[in-house]
Amino acid sequence: MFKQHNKIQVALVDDHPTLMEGLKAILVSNLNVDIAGCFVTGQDMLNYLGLNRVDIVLLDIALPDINGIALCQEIKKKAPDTVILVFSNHSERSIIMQTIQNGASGYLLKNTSLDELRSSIHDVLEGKVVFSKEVQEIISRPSKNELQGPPRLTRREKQVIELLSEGKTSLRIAEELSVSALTIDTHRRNLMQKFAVKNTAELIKAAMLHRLI
Amino acid sequence: MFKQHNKIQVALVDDHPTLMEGLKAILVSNLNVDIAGCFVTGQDMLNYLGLNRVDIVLLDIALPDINGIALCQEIKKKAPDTVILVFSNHSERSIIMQTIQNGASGYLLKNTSLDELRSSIHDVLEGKVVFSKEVQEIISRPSKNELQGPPRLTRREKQVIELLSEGKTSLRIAEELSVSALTIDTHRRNLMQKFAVKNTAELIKAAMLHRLI
DNA sequence: ATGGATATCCCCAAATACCAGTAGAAAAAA
DNA sequence: TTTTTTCTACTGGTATTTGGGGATATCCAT
Repeated sequence: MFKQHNKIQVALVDDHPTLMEGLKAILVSNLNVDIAGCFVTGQDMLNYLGLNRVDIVLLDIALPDINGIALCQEIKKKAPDTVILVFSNHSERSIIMQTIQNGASGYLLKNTSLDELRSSIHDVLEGKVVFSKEVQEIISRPSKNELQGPPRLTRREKQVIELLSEGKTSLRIAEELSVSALTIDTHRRNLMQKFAVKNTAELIKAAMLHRLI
Repeated sequence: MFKQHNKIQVALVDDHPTLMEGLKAILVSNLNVDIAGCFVTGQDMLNYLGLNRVDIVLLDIALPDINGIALCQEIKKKAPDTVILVFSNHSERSIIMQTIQNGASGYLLKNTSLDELRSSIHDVLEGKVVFSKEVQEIISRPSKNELQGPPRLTRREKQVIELLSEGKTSLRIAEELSVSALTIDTHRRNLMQKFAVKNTAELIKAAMLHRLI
């Protein structure tokens, strides 16, 4: 009733004009959609999103102003119903995971076939979560690095790092675990060695990246 | 040549015997597969996996010995080609994301329809990544909680916290940003106030929880 | 233009963390 | 039951952070 456009409203965000032209052409000629807007920066896109309906955003990870992952977050914050389909060259697993983490409904590599592109757009609009073939492989094959990444921590070390992350000092932790503060110091040193980091800040970061906290 | 079984080898891991029976029945009557084994504990499953070929594992998140997320990791470490399909009651977004993070190729809720179950198994075996309808919705709709909440940081503060998380000291950061170390100290104090934390460890943790790093 | 937030700089003292090495006892794994 | 790992504790340092104060200049918005 209040909709001004019956067609699906698509927004593109990418800083490659040529590629964007191609996308545009493919979209209008193959799917019954409106190109609501093409944006080079994330900010432009967000501004537009504040005022207009957008059903689906096709976006690149590499943008001039903010990175695509943060942009996903912003988009979902502003318009939870807008579907995000990432269209990018980045094939690193962690990047893929992060975009999904932040609300993207799909991830395609830029070398995706036209067929795949068409069907993906169709599918995400129906609420599906889609990945292009290559991306599926990447997801299914976590690298050795990502799997073996977290150093094996002993029970004690896990306790210590947990308490550390709660902002407690060695002394407090020592009291809590009823051991000497010197012992806690040793645990900390061992932890830092295992993670190959220089101080607690980095240690906590590493541990969280590996989801050990 | 060395394969003793031509049929797809399926392993089930779950601590609900009844449900497992049902699964078994559905699988053998609908798909041309062998039930290689049914396991109640993750350890049993891993032991079996060390000695036998398993093409696909259907697994629950809640297990008596280890949690399903860690098990995904172990499975992928031991047998990268074994496909993991999670079949669980847990509908929390973070759990879903973590299983995928750790190598699962799909996630179904236990109330999934038989059709969906059949087609999902079929699809993951072809290398696809599949989610049941409900799961897709969960993925596409990150909770407010996950998106919102972080204190507003100034540009400088973001820089500082970023560098802090890389294990740099105030002095180093000061050099890098060409300001006095005292300034950095102030930023740190302000950051800690904003996050209402006591020290750097907790600060990094909080910042990471809010995905500011 | 007056407040508010930001960014910068300063001092001091106590608390805490970090570095490097060693080593015995307890627990777990082979 | 060996062997290995983990937990524990110590010495003796240096470096860094933290918490308590303040202060000035700029930019931004009401």
